[in-house]
Amino acid sequence: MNEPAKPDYKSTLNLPQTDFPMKANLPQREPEMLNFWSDIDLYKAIREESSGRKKFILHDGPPYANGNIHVGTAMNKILKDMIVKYKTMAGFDSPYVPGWDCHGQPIEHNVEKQLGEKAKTISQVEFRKLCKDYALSFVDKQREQFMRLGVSGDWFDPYLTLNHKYEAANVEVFGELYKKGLVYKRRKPIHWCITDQTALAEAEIEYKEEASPSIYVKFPLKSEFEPIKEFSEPKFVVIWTTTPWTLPANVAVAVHPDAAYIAVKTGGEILIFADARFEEVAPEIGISDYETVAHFKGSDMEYLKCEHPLFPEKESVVVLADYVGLDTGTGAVHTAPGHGQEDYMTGLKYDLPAPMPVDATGHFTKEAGRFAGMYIYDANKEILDFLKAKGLLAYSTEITHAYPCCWRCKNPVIFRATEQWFVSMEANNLRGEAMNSINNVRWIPDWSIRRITGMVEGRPDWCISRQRSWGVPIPVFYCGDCQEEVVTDETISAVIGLFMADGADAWFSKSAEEILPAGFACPKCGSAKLTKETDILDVWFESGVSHEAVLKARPELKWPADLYTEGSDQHRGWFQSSLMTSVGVYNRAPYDAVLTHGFVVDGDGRKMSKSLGNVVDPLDVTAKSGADILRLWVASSDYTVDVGISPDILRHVGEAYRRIRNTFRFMLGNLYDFKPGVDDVEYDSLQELDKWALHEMTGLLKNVTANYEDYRFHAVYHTVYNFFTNELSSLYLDILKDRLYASAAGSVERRAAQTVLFEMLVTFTKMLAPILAFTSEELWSYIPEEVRGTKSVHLAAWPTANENYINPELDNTWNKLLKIRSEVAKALEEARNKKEIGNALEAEVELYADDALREFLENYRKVQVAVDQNLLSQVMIVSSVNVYPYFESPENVYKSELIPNLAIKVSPAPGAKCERCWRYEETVGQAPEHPGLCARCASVLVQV
RNA sequence: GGGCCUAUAGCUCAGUUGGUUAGAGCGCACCCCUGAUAAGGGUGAGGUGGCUGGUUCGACUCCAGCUAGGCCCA
Repeated sequence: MNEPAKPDYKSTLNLPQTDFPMKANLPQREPEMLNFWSDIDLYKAIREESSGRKKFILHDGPPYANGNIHVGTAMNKILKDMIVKYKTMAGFDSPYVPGWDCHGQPIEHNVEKQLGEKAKTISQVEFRKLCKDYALSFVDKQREQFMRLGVSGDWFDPYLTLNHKYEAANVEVFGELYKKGLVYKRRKPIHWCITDQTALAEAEIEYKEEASPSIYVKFPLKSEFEPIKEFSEPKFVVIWTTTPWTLPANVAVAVHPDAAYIAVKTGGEILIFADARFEEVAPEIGISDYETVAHFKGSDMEYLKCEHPLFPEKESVVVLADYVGLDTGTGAVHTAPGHGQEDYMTGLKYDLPAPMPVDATGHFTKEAGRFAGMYIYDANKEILDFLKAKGLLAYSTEITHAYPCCWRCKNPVIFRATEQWFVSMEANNLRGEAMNSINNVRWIPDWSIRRITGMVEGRPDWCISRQRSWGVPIPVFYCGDCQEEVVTDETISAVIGLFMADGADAWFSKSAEEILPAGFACPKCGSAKLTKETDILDVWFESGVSHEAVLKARPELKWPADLYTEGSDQHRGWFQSSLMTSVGVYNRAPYDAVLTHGFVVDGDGRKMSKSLGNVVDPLDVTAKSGADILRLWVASSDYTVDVGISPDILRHVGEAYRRIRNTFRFMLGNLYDFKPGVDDVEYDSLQELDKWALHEMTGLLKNVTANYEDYRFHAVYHTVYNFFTNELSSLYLDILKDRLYASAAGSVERRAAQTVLFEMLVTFTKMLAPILAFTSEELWSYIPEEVRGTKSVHLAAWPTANENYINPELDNTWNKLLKIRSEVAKALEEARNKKEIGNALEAEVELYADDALREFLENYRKVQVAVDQNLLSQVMIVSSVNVYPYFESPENVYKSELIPNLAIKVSPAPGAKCERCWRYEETVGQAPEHPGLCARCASVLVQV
């Protein structure tokens, strides 16, 4: 009743064995890897290993030390890391010093918020201490977060813009620019809160609906104006404003250059305003009986002179401005460069003065003449009354509109021109020199140069001063007696010395006398009474001097850098501020190349926002899926344009990752008994298929290397991934299974396959190391240490292409062979659908072809790759293949559409199924001791 | 409103100087295998190339406009 036990042939096979798990479990495994890197001090080990090599310096742009990292900063750092890791493997010494931007208004703002009311009572020095603590706490957080992404760098000795030496570098650069005459002072309007008496940044402004007067004022025209010169009546330009109190600062009337204007004769006078506004304006100013006496364009009025309505002795000039709107008002706009951003720009264009008759508390100064001393909002009524009395007020009403208010006291803010520091774009031809420098830089992608060029061409002078506390002071002194500004080599070096020793904080705790050398006196008047500038530097100036503070200061780095890599917004930001400070001082760019990337958007190409609910958090992805998934996402995307990320996209990346991982796992599993250096089969003894595989791999390596060189990581990803899928998984590895599993363990044919697999394992592990930082390291640990040579894959050298593997002839013939293979697959599928076969090994294939092709196939059919097995059946993974002339092809067989005169007949394979290798062979049963086996398998067991 | 940029199958990407039925992989559907097994193999179905004009014998590829989206300004 018991059947004889079937021999357990499965145990005689060489099935894959490996501890390399199929499931990556990256969230748990990656931190272990991080510990490993920290244990061996990988960054230091890489430095030692690459010491003395040619340097490649990617200079890090400092992220802001505020909040957690987001997916954009994550992508930026991963990109940089892939570059640095590749360059390191490729034979460069590529130290990476990360940095942080630690000063600035947002940090100050947050600290103020935390302090609440206390903020007003605390000293500047104490306040700065709190800001520092705040910034450093986020440096710690972000450092940990970046490290978690697998980014390697000098994390525990980064550059911080609040380091003493860094702060001193600002002074050095400022001093140089000053000496070259590039720095000057000029009034510029800024948001000013008259309640808190402080300057406000854009982020500190809230917009609220506020009621304002809306008035039309008649500006008496003084100039003769061609279209209406025949009229002797008094002529007026009717202007519109919502801030009567800014009229004392009026210097101009702006009209739109392309708009149509009219002169209307009414009630014994001639009024000028925009034609398009007539219908609304006429009833407002009470025009009933009128005559339009002239039509002209706004541009015709340029440079006409008007009398100032409040101060007849002053003039107001007509200027042109695109921003003048024709939806409201009169089409002529009161312009006071001291009281508005647009007015200011217009003022610059026309070289107008920017009077500022309002003090910090919102009261008129004596510059405001009869209004001096009045509070500006009280003055509104006085000014209106005055205009009315003079007959110059054409209309007055009230409107509500969004008006900027202070974030803290909620009161309306004003625009108020104050003295600001600028870097001139024209002095010393800075703009021109910057343009020249731009042309000597490699910009990637190439449209990047258009963007930076356009911006440098059109930018105004750089305002580098801020009325804030948390930053680097502008190192300027003033004479207490003659008011002269004092900047000399002596003062600059005194401040540098001060900052080096005690940091910029000392500027706030020490007096000018304590800072300057003993006996220092004003160079102009000899006074010893000196005061300090209270403004600080724009943070863009600070980060812009990193080339000085970091590249020049650190011996392991070099100036200029080989590469800057940031998002495309930095064309206005860091790329430019770095360029200006560098060209200003050294007359060349601080970088040889600039690589810019797009922004991260959601799956629909929209920007991420909390309200859209489409925000992807890199920490989340890392915690749930692993940093290598995020890294693979970066690698898979074309970052030269905006990059999409969504749960759906990440799922796809995760699937790709699994495919890559499993392919590696298959290689490892089949190498469990392979001793590299001992079991290797020399190239000449490899099978043709193996040689083809090495040929393909080598071509791929060259391709991938070129793409890494060009930073085209998505091309690397797609190339490698397609190779894993097409050439390896579905072809080479699938074919190899019979040889690996069923051949004798130590046979040449099996060792040959293993030789190739091992070479592939090592090559691909290295090839992917810059991208899959963690997984490649995990793979590395499965390669015998004596063979891999280095503790970490990130210490390994980039693989070199072995020219001996290149074999164009094989390439040719195998392309043909594989085309036929895919035709056979179609024929097999037909048979499978007809239930004639299941597994392809159940099939016998008959190929019918003409002359040349038949001969080609027949030659391959004659190649014996094993007992009972020829190369054709091996490649097709069927049990038997025969070749016949095309004219013999039977009816109703598969006819190739792609290859002319090729017919394929599929039928059940003759013989019986070998219990061990599952191939159908007529030799099954011939070996008396193994009646269930084919000749090949029987012979293998005999050897064992 | 201005400058720069993007728009090829559900997803990620290819498409050489404009030239025959626009490709790949994934995903999907169906099938096979169960000795890579929460794996592996095969076949197949998916695209009015954002839209509208124009140049040309012929345009995804050149030009203009529009739409949608991104960055930076105003």
